Amino acid sequence: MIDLATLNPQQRAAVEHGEGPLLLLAGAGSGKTRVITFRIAWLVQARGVAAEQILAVTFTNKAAREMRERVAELIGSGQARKMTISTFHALCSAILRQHIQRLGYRRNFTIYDAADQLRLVRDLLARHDFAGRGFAAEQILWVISDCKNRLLAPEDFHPAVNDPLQQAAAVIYPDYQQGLRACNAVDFDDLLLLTHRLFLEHEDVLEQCRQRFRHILVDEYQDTNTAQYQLLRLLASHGNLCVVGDDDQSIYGWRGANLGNILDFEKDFPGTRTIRLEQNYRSTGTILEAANAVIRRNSRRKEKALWTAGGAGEPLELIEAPDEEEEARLVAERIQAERYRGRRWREMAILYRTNVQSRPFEEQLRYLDIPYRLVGGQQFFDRKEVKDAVAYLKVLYNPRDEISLLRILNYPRRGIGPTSVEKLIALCNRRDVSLWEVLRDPDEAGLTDQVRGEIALFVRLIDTWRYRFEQADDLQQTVRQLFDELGLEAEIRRTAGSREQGDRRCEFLQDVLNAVGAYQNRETAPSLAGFLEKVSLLDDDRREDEEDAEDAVTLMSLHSSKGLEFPLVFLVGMEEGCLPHRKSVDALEVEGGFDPHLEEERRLCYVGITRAREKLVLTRAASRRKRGRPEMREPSRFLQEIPERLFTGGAVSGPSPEREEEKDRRAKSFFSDIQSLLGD
DNA sequence: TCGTCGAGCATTTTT
DNA sequence: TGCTCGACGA
Repeated sequence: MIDLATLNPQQRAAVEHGEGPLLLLAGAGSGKTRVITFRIAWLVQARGVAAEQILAVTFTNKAAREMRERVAELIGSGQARKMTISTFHALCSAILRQHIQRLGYRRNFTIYDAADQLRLVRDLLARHDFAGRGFAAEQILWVISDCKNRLLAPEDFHPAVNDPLQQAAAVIYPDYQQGLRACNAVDFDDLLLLTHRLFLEHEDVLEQCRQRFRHILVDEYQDTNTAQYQLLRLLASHGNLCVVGDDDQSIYGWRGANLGNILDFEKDFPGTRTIRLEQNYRSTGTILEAANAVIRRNSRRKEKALWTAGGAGEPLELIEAPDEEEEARLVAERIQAERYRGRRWREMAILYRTNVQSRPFEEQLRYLDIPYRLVGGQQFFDRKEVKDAVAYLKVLYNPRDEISLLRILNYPRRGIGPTSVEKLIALCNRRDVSLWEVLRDPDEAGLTDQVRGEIALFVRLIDTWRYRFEQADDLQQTVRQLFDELGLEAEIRRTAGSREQGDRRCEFLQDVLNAVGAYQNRETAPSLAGFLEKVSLLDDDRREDEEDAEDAVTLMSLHSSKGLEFPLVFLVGMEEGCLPHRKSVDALEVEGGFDPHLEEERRLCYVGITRAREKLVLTRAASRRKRGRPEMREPSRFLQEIPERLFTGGAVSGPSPEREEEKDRRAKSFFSDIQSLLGD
C-alpha cells in the first residue's frame, strides 16, 4: 500500500484529487515525478481504476521507462505493465499501426528521421528547380514541421506573401507529403498530425481510445505543442486529465511547444483544480535564490517562488577563463580535486548550451583520465554505418521505403551507379509505380545487362531475407547472418582510412547487433517490426542498466538535462551569444521589451541552475573559437542577474586586480605548457 | 563506375 | 573547425 504520509499537503491533495481536470504547477525539484507515480498508484488502489485505463504521457522514452519502473515499485510490475506509459510519439505510432489504413497508408509504414526527410526535400528542391535559389532544405523542413505542429495540412497552409522561404515551402510541402505517402512513410510530426486526422475523420477510433483511457496524465505539459494539445482535448473529453508542468521550464518553443497550453489550461478546461508545488527538496537555499533571481525577470509566467526548508549551503562559484580550452582545463581540474575530496564522478555534471561545446571538455577529461559519459542526443542512430545497416532492415520491412532502398541499392557497391538509378527513377515516374516494383521488372529502363543482372540478384536477396525474417525465431541471430552475408564489415574496412578507423566503425555495426539483442531480451514477442519501431522513435535502451551503475562524470546539453539532478553542476559557457544563444539575441527587442526567444533562453538557464543540489559552479570564457576563429565574449546577462553576494568572495563581476593577476598567471603557464610541448 | 581531392559552407536545442 | 558536395581523373 502506498504511504501518503510521506507527502506534503499540496502533494497529497494532488495525489488524492478525484475526477475532473487537474493542473499541477510543479516547480523544479518539487517532487513532481513522485506525485504523478503516487497518483497513478492511488487511482488504481484507492479508486479501483483498472490499470488498462490509465494513460501517462511523458516527453522522453527514458522518462517513460522510469515512470513505469517507479509505478511498478509502488503497485507491482504486473499492474504497471497493463498501463500505457509512453511518449506522445510512441502512443500515436501505436494507434496508427492499428488504424492507419483508414488514411490510405499501409500498416507497415516507416518513420523517417531527419536525414531521410532531408534527402526527400533535397530531391524535391532539385526537381522544382529551386536548387541554387538559396533555400536550404533544412529551412524548408523547418517550415513544414512548424505547419504540422500547428496541424496545418498542405492545403491549409497560407504562406506570407512577402516571405520567399514560406513561399518555397508552400510549393514543396504538398509534394513532400505526397512523396512520404508513396514511400509508405511518415515523419515525426505526421505521427501526431495523422493521429489527429484519424480521430477527426473516424469517430469510432476516437471513441475506442476514449473508452480505453479513462484517466490521462501528462508530464512536462509546458512543452506540448498545438497538435499534442488538440489530441488531448479530443481524448480527454471525459475531463479526467491531470497535467503536470512548470511554465518556467518550457524550453522547446523552437519545436512548436506552446507555452499558452499551460498558461491557459484553466480556461480551456473549465472546473480545473490548480495546485502549486513550490517547496523544493533538491537544492540549497543559495542555488534556489540564484534561480529565482534569474527567472523573475521573465514577464510571461505564472508567479511562483521556490523555497526550501534546508539551509543556504555553499556559495556559488564563478570561473572565468581566457578561452574555452582553459575553461575546460579548469573545470576538469576542479572535478579531479572534488574527487580527491571524496565526491563520486557520477555526482558531477557539465551542462552546456550547444553540443559542440562538449569537445574541449572531453579532451581535458580524457587527458586527466577522468571517466565521463556523453549524453548526446541521437548520434548513434545517425552514424553512417548504423544507418546503412538499419536501412536493410527497413527495406525488408517496408520495400516501398524508397529513401532506404536507394541507400542500400549500391551498398555494398554492386555496380548500380547514379546513372542507372536515374534511369530507374525515370521509369518509376513513367509508370507511376514504386521503385521496388520497377526493380522487379526493370526491362524498360534501358540498363546494361550487367546492371540488370545485379538488380535481379539484389531483388532475390531482399526476397530471400524477407522470408527468413518471417520465419526467424532468433532475431539477433538472423540480423547477424544478414550482415555477414552482405559483407558489411568488409565494406566498412575497405572504405575506412586506417585500420583503427575500420575497427571503430565496425564496432558501430556490433552496436546495432547489441541493440537488437537488448530489444530482444526486454520484449516478450520480439519482431523486426518492433525493433524498427524502437529505432525510429529513438528509443535506445542499450546497456542502460549498466550505464546507470557506471561511475562517470556526465556531459550533456541543457535541454537533455531537464528532469535530472546532480550534487555538483558546472554550468559552462555563461556568455552572451552562447547562453543566451546568439540566434535568440539576434531576433531581439520585439514587442515592448518582451522577447519570447530571450525568455526561453532564460528558462534554459533556470533549468541549468536548478539541476544542482549542493553546489553550482558557473564558468565563462573571455574568448571562444568559432569556425576556427577566436571571438571575444561578454559575460552572459544572466550572470549579472544573479546577486553578487551569492558567490564566493562576494564581488565577482568586473575585473579585479587579483583576477587579472590570476589570468596572467594562467596565460603564462599556458604558454610554458605550449613551449614544453613544442620543445619535445 | 569509383575514388580522391579541394573548395566552400555551416553551426541550437530533440521526439 | 570539420564536414558535404561537386569536379575530375583512372
